[in-house]
Amino acid sequence: MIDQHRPMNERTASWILEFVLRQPIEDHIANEILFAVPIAAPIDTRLKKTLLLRKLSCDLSRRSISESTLSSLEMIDDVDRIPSDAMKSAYRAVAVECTVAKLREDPVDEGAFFDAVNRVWNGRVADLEGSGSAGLVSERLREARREMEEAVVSEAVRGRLLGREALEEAVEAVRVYLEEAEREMGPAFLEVAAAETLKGKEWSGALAEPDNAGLDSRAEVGRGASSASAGIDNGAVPERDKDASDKVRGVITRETSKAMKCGNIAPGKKYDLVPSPEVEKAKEALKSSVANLQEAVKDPLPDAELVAAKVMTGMVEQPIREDERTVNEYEREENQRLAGVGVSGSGMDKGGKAPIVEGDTGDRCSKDQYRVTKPSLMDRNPTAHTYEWDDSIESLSEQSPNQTKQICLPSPKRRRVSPLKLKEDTKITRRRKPRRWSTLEEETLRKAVREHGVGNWKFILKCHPDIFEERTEVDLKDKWRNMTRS
DNA sequence: CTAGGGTTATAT
DNA sequence: ATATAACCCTAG
Repeated sequence: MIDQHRPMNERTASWILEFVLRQPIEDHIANEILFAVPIAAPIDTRLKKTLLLRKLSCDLSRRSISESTLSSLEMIDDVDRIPSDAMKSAYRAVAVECTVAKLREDPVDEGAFFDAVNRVWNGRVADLEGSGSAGLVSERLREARREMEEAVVSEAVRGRLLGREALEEAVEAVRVYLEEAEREMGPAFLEVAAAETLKGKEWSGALAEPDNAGLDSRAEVGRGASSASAGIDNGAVPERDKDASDKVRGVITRETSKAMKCGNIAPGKKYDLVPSPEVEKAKEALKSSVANLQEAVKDPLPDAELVAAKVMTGMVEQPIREDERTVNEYEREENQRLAGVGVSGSGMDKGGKAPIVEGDTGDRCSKDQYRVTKPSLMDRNPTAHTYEWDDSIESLSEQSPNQTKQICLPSPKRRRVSPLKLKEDTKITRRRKPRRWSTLEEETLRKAVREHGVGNWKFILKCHPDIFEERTEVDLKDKWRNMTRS
């Protein structure tokens, strides 16, 4: 039985995590939970794989195939030992895409492409062959490697590569692999346990099992059974609306988790039908962990990858979340002052989201208190007025044409403004002064997107806090949009 | 949190 | 004047 006095021991946490990570929930929520649940140092392989599959699924849903996708596949292979055909083709397709993507980005300057060939094919793939996990190295992979090496010296071959739908192929290959992998994994342990309970079988004995024997043997059974059927229906994967999957976030995780629920548990609302006390307990533990997180900082799922990597290499660190919360001590007396001046009464934040101003910003305040719907189009955009941040912070811009350096007397209390924090600190949202992107910033962004894929803006921002100072993740996203617009 | 549409500032 | 870059808002 579960120890009543320790609501979440490591094993329970593991089960819950495994269960949760397979749910069709938003990535960031999964991520929060991931951070909330304590992970034991020797992370169980099943959970490890679940984690990695979830990461893959996340990449897939945003069609973001990058070298981190490749890493995920390598780590999964590390767990699995014997790669399936689907895994091999996924690995090859992703490796190809990682390289060809560079060509697409800049067909004129092949520098990035050469780097990628070096990194991916002469680095990773070569390492693979040398290491114990050579199972991933199929003949087709070797073939692809030869082709890449040819492409380095032959423009014709590069042209041929460009003509291929590398991204499509990679996405498809990963999708096929994911489906297979999820089928092989079978339902989450908690679900199996719950099903057993329903069938009236005794499974609490397994819970008390001191090692992973229960889990592993069960996993083996599942694997053996499903891999047999996998060969049969491998080709019969359901057609997916590709456009929709681009749009709707989480579609893929939702679908794959649906696929995952095949097997011995009845479909539908099975979770509600399983009133086992153990499951209830698990749910409670889960709920409380989520509740604890409500005040905490949120991280994007890609961060989980880093954590996962750390965890997997054995160096478990409970992520420190406190520093995040305190990192922004920027404050802004100036805003208070200006707010008091009353920016022509248009400074009220629209909508019900922002807390009602407690100040004396005018009589519109009382009106806004009751407004929950969208503001009328007649209302002026509160961000539209031209008050600017502070001329003193524009100085860094490389190419501000008129360096009308306004030396402003720095009030002793004034700190640098954090664009993120400002909204919270001030009652009035004022538009930041547009600051031109430096070439360093642009280059860094390009490189980061190459490495981490499109869409991981928050993650990229955190990777280069010194370079993207004063930028927000939305800025990165917007900048990328500008840079890629034709 | 991200994507995508909308708005504003600035360069041409 | 208008095209574009930077920034903002908000649904999902």
